[in-house]
Amino acid sequence: MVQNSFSSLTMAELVNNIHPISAEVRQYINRTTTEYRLKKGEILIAPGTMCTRLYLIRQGAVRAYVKEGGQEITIWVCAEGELVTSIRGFFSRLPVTETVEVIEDSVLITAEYDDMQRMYDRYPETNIAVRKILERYYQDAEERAIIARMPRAESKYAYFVAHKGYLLNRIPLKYIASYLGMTLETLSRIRSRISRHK
Amino acid sequence: MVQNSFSSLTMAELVNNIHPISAEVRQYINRTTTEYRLKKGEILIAPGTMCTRLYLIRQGAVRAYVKEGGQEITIWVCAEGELVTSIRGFFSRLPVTETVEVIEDSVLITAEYDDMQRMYDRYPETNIAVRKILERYYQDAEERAIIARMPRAESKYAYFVAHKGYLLNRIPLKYIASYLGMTLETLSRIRSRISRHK
DNA sequence: ACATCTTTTTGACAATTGTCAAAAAGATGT
DNA sequence: ACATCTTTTTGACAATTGTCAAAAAGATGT
Repeated sequence: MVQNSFSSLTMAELVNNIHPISAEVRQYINRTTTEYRLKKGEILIAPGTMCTRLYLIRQGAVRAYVKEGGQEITIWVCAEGELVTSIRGFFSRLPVTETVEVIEDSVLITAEYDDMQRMYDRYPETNIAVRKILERYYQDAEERAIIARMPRAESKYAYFVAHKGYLLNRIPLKYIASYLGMTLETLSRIRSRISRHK
Repeated sequence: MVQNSFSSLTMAELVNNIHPISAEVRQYINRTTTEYRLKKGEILIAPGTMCTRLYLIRQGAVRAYVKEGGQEITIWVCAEGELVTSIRGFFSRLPVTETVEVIEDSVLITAEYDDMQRMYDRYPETNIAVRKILERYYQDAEERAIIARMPRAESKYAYFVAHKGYLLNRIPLKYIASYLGMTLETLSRIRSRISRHK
């Protein structure tokens, strides 16, 4: 068995980086989180189910989409180092409406909702850390709301290249197109137009 | 002078409703927040400035927009009972890129960033309350990202009516159109098509 | 009640993007 | 190296939405 070659964090390390926590809390987090491996194409969270877990991507990539009129609308795409879940399902405790799918072979670390609640109770300082994490993710969600409202397909793509360019040579264009609210063909034409014009 | 006829909350009451806080914290919040009145059309937060305040809308309505290629893209619209700020500016402490504008005569309650930081330090339980508030607002931001990606103008409008219908007979259609990522003319046509077909 | 300003609707036409189909290019497993 | 499967590109055309202009409807202040 080869050692992991990736350098991404554990859940406890991620929390500690945001807001330093005691060894006891780190232990609690390490004890209550588990590693999880999924193959490309597997479904992490299915619509209609309850989502009781938050995932940290150690390796791989994940996307969320909703079905709308036969089509899939990609809401977000995330890779290593990011926390993912069904945002509405996990926090509202209502059945999930989207699908969360692993789009590369992935290694995830899982935290259970109930364990997190106990953590907030027992170790109040973790509320500080999670408040800060949510502040950051809230900003990201706002970004996603802005890019999707740009009126021209070309501006959306330009914005995507500027802000999420690292995903370009990694994830299939069909997911990028769907994330940008356009068809694969439109994205392909924009890309060829751009490469011809310089 | 007539008594306020609206029943909306103070900042301390809002926090207390999410997570019960002590009288001391309520006092701290009441002491550090101030009421603020703005006329329709006034700018609450301007691009390029630093945003150091979070606002609770007691009465009125507020929207945020970014300028993109000469056009305004409305990111959100909020009314009484909602907390608003420059989401990225306030939390990142970087200059603001959007404009936040009062679209009705409004009464706002203002909380200063630095006062909030002191509150988190002095009264750790407020981190619990704000964590929960952020969980809720994070879900809303996710909704905004989904509605904007719907491929057809008509589905966006239907979704808006279902989820934010109470804003329909209140705020100008031009802001709704902009929020839905379409022109005022397109929205007007969709509405007349719908009223004709039933 | 009237004039004025703002918001919304309607029309004609143009531009952008989507749909369907097929080909080309690239990736994967043996 | 080859066959197969997946992803991306290209073309022709249709549908949707945007643009510009003008009219209609509604709101506001005196």
